[in-house]
Amino acid sequence: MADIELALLIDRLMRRIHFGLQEKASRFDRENIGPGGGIILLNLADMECCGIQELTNRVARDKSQMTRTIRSLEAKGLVERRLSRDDARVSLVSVTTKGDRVVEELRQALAETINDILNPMSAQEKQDLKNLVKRAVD
Amino acid sequence: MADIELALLIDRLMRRIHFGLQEKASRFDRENIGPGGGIILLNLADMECCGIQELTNRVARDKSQMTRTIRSLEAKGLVERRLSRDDARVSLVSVTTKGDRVVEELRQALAETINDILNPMSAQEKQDLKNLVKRAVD
DNA sequence: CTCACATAGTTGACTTTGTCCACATTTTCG
DNA sequence: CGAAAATGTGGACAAAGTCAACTATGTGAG
Repeated sequence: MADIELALLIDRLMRRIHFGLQEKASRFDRENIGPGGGIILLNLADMECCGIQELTNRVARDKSQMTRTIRSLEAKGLVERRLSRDDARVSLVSVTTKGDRVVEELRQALAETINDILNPMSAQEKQDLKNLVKRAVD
Repeated sequence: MADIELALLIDRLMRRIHFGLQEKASRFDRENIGPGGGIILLNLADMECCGIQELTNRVARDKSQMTRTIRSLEAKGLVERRLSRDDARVSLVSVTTKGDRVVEELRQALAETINDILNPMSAQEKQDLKNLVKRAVD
């Protein structure tokens, strides 16, 4: 029987990151994309360009949610979509240059937040943590 | 500048746990407390008995949210509250015996979920991960 | 003691997310 | 070809988060 505690800890850590970002939101979220839009945009920036389904799997959210979030980001000019040639069902989404600027600000704010929270940890510990979490979601 | 990636990974991991639990929900959530009630109940079980504020800090949620969640759990007979003697402002919340049974089922379901997700990791890695996350939220 | 101030908890109104289900449109593959 | 599966959209509703006001109680300086 495995470890319940880890789940509770992860939840707490996630919420703490969330709160940390909220406090900084007024400083960086000028496009008003909110936490929901932010996480999508950051993931999208990492993936360069991908279909909505692929993105949905990655961030583990509902696909109808994703449709709406993407549309909202598109309306703000932060992402753009074009139809795939290989498969007429998928629309490929990518971050625009305007979106890139927002991504940079998001990264900045998130980095500060993470830094604050992980402050007491050594660089090695942070690295280990990241590697283990990465392995957990591989 | 610290590591953005960790935040995205944690988010993914959290969501994956969430989805894993959702799938099992019909099997264990007979009281219909949902994920929100579940996380509170589990944390409360760990803390034995505590004021709402203390619980709120621990799970890093809004206190108004907490009021409502506690009330809903109380209505289902899973938790009970009594006024503190030391401080007439705080109401101490604790899990009832009926609540304990639900906690056990929750633990079971969560354990399975975590197990599934962390399946490819060794026992040592799991332990390390837990310790590091614990240290991050300490 | 008392008066300003902080803390615990509650409530209301509102926004954002999540969930579920049905649907149109491709694609895949036997 | 035709059944089944996959991509994305839309609607309706439920759950969760946010924010500000408010009551009641504790605290501490003067």
